[in-house]
Amino acid sequence: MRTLRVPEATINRLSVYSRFLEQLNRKGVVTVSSVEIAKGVGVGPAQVRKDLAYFGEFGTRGVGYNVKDLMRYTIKILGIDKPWPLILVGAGNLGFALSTYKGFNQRGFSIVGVIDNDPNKIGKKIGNLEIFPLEKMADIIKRHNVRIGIIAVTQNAAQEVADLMVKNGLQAILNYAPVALNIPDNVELQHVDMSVKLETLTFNLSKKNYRP
Amino acid sequence: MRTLRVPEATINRLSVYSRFLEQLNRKGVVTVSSVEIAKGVGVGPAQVRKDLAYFGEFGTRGVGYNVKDLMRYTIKILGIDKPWPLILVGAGNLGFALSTYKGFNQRGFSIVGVIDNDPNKIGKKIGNLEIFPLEKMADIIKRHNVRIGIIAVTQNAAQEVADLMVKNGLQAILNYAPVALNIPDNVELQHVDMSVKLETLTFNLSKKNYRP
DNA sequence: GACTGTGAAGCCATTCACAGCT
DNA sequence: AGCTGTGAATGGCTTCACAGTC
Repeated sequence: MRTLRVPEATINRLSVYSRFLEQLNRKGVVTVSSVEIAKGVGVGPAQVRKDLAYFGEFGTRGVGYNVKDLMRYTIKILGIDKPWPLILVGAGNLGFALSTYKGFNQRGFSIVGVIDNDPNKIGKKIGNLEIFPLEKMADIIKRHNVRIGIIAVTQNAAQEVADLMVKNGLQAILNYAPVALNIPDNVELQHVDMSVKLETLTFNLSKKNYRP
Repeated sequence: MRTLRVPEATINRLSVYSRFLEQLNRKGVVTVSSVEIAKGVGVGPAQVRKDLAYFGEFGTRGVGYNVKDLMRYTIKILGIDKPWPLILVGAGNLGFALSTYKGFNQRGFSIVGVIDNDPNKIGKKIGNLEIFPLEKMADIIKRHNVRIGIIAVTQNAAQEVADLMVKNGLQAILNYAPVALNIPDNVELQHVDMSVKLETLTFNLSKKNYRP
C-alpha cells in the first residue's frame, strides 16, 4: 500500500466518498465517474481523482470507477474492513445518542462498553448495553481487545477520562468534549466539536447583515 | 470591522479560543499570552496572533491580552453577542442529545422549536420543548425570528428537510445527517459529520500496524 | 525582558490542463 | 468521445523571525 504523506483532508474526504459509494452500491449503480462522485459529496472532480490516486489506480480511463470495487478499496484503506470494538465513556445525553447512533454500526463499528461514574446510571442499560463504572474500563478493554475510546463527558471530566484511557492502553481517542486534551504523541487523537460550526454560521450571517 | 478574506479555519479556531477564554475568565484569570492560549487549545502561538490580527489589535506588547476583553471581542466577532433562536428537525436520539446539549446554551444559543414527522413523537416533550409536526415549521420560524435550522434526521430525509427550511426562509443550516445537501448559494451551510473522524483514527491505526 | 503584530518565507493542498488509455 | 491519472501551476494557510511596544 503506497501511503506517503497523505493529507488529513484526503482521509476525511475518503470516508465521505466511501459512504457515498455504499449508497450507490445499495441502489445498484455499477459504474461512477469522478464528476458524479464530486457532485454527490460536494467537492471538485479533480480533487476526487487526486485523493484516490494517493492509494492506487482504481479507475478505467474512458469509463470511470466500478462502484463495488472502489467501495471495497476505500473501506480497506480506511481500515474498516475489520471490526473495531469501541468503548464509550459518558452516558449523558450525548453519550446516549452516540451509543445508539446507527451511523457507527453501518460502518462496522460496535460499542462494546458504556462507562459512567454516576452511581444512578451504573447497572442500568442503554439498549442491550449495561453501563459500567470507571473501574471496569481495564477489564472491558482487555476482554474485547479495544483500541479506540470515545469521550462524551463534560469539559471538566474529559482530561481525567483521557488519562485513564491512555493508562489502560488505548491507542486512539475520539473526543466529543469541548476541550483540548493533553495526551502522549503515540496515542491518536481526534476531536469533534459540536458547536464550532454553529458559530461559523453566526459569523457568516452577522458579516452578511453588517451594513457599512 | 476589518473583515477581508478570513480563512474558515481561523473562524473555527476563533470559536475555540472564545470558549477557552470563557473558561479562563470563569477561573478569574486576568491576562493571557498567545503562548498560553496556544497551549490551551493545541495550536501554535503565531497562529493565535495571526488569527486575532485579522480582526484588530487586541493585545498589549510585552504584556499579553486581557482575558475578559478578548473574550468579549471574540464573542462579538462570532456574532454571538446577540441571541440566536434555533429550530431543530429530528427528535431521534441525536436530535434529543442536541436539544439538551448544554454546550449550545452556554454559548448563548437556544432551541425554540423541535420538529419531527413521527406521529408518536408529536405532542410529546423534550425538556420543556414540545415536539411539533413539520407543518408548524413556518409558524415557529416566523414567531421567533429564526434564521438557523439544525438537521438531525436520517440520510434519506435530510434533503427534504433542507428544502423545506430553505422554502421557509432560513438563512443557515447546520447539518448533522451523514449526507451532502443541495441548497442555494445564498443559504449558509455547515456539516458536522459524526463518524468521519472515527475513520481517520482507524486509518491511522491501521497504517501504524502495517508491517512491511 | 516579555510579548504582540506582521511582512516574508515556507509549506501544503487544490485546481488546471493535458497526455494516455478504452 | 469520454474519462482517468498526474506533473505543473496556483492559491492559501501556517510558520518564521524580527521590528515595535510596554
